[in-house]
Amino acid sequence: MRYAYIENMDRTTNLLGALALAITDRIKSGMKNTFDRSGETAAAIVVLGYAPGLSVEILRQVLDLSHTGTVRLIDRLEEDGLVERRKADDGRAVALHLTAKGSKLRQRLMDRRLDTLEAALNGLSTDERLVLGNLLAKVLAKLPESEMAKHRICRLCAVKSCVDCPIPGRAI
Amino acid sequence: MRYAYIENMDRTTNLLGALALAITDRIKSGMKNTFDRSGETAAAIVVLGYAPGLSVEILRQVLDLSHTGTVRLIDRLEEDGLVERRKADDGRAVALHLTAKGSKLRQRLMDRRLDTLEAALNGLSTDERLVLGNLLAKVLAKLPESEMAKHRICRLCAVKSCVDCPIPGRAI
DNA sequence: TCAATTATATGCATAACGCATACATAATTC
DNA sequence: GAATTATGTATGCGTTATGCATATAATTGA
Repeated sequence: MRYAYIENMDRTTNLLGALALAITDRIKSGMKNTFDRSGETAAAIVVLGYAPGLSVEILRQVLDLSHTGTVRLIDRLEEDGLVERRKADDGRAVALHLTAKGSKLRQRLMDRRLDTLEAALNGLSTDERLVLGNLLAKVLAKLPESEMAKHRICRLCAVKSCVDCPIPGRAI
Repeated sequence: MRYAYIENMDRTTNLLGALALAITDRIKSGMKNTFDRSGETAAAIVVLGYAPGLSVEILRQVLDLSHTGTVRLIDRLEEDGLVERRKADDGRAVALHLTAKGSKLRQRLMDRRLDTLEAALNGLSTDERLVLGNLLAKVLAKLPESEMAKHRICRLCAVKSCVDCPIPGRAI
């Protein structure tokens, strides 16, 4: 479809894209200030916090990386002393766990993210926030294409502050 | 601030982060299907479309890259036959222009982005879209920290479908 | 006019990935 | 229960997208 010449197309479409981009830019750069790595590294830390003992393979699916990419990502986190590989029940697999240092960093990353989001929503009234929250929830609920996509969408979420998670079948 | 243990904190905050992440993931991956490059390469093409003749230095600021990164990005686009460097009025500078091939690709990238966004908003009624659009506009209006940040926020926008751009001083 | 500033480019290095392949363990099949 | 297949992890090697330090050319301004 070619939208560019449809004069009065619903502007919400484009605005959602602009805001999504601006918000993720700001979250990324804030997190990078706390922890100088890019890509999916920060997401890995957050995910391992709410799913201790996860295997490389499942983490790979959540992060949507290649197997190699995930192994090397864990190598980096291990070198940084943030993650350790332990024995898993399945003898082939590895159980990934955050170290104490990793958990502390995770908390700072999530706090930083929420600070960024708080700042962005600063200009809205309580009512406006409520309305916006409900609309975002409605959009989010229809988004995931698979079970794994649900975890992927929530890979940076502060689960404890996500009351009544709208992603179907993912409420904690 | 440590939010994690505040039980009932406004969930809108976290939901905005989740949706922003999910939407940019989907836009990125859709664009990557159309054009197999990552990072800021696609953004460069879109920006050069609405600002022909731009210098490397200004593009650099919009994309928030180093000078080197921007030069090499343009090198890649030139090799791909999408962009050309022309003489600028200022003899030091270079005037960047999309080729015909570049313009065509740009259109496809923007269409792809709007398709993705359209699909995400699929479940909302006309009224809900209107309300959401107004709230997004309100948040967007307060976001930019500088003049350049305005262009950065809009670096993937389909300008023609952004009626009444909410970014202050950027309406076209 | 000449020093400071601005715009671009290049050599070199690094982070974050992917592909192909190898190996170990588990599951399945016969 | 042995052989085959599937699954999970790791490593060698290559590529893409980036940054820092430095060089060069054009402009500006004192």
